[in-house]
Amino acid sequence: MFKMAQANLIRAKVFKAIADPTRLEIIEFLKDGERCQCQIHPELEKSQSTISQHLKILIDCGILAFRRDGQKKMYQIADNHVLKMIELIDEIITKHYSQYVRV
Amino acid sequence: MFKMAQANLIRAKVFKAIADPTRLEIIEFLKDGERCQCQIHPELEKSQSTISQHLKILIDCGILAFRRDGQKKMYQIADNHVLKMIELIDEIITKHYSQYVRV
DNA sequence: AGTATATATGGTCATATGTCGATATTTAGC
DNA sequence: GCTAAATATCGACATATGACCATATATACT
Repeated sequence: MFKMAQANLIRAKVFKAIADPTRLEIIEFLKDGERCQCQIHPELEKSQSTISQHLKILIDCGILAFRRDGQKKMYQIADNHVLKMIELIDEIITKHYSQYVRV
Repeated sequence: MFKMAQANLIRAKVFKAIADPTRLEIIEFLKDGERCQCQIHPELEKSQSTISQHLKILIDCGILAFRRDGQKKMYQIADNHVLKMIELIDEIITKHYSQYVRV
């Protein structure tokens, strides 16, 4: 019971990392391949510091990874599991919300 | 672009619904079969009102469902996709956090 | 070393979230 | 209709979160 509650704390942390519109947009944007922060923040029309902090959150829980490339850091999706999760969410949404909103 | 941002708002809402330790415990508890609220809140050691609100959040986004049974409402997992998502999260965690915490 | 570009961090703010106790509502059975 | 049990809602509170601006740090190039 304690161990299970412990596991759910970590699970919640990783789910929370995904559960933000801006971070979902970052993930979507990186589906096409690795990008640097200076490409991401103009695309998403958010400040550089905002994107920096979102990237940190996604990296800290293993969803994104980066490699240094000169002055830049190139970010990419570390684990395709996150894309499968988005597909599953979309199926839940399609079943439950389809009467209200087109997805 | 606008349509995509719109989709990510809804996605974020459903991810957020899952992204809470108490709600993950509820989902885990319901894996064994349907339960009423009066069974759930003592098990999780949270107040009745707290569990009531968590159940509402999970139902509103299609993760749980219920049927009335006399004075009780029996809650169950509406869509097994959520269990698959938890499996995927656990695999991400195992890969990324295994050096820190045993899951 | 000095400058320019890319990224990270500190401080601040408004809003969202999780929790509870108290109370209201719903339902079943008398 | 009244009472008891189950669930829902209201109001309050502390904490978490997402956003920004300003500034600091890191890297590459001359």
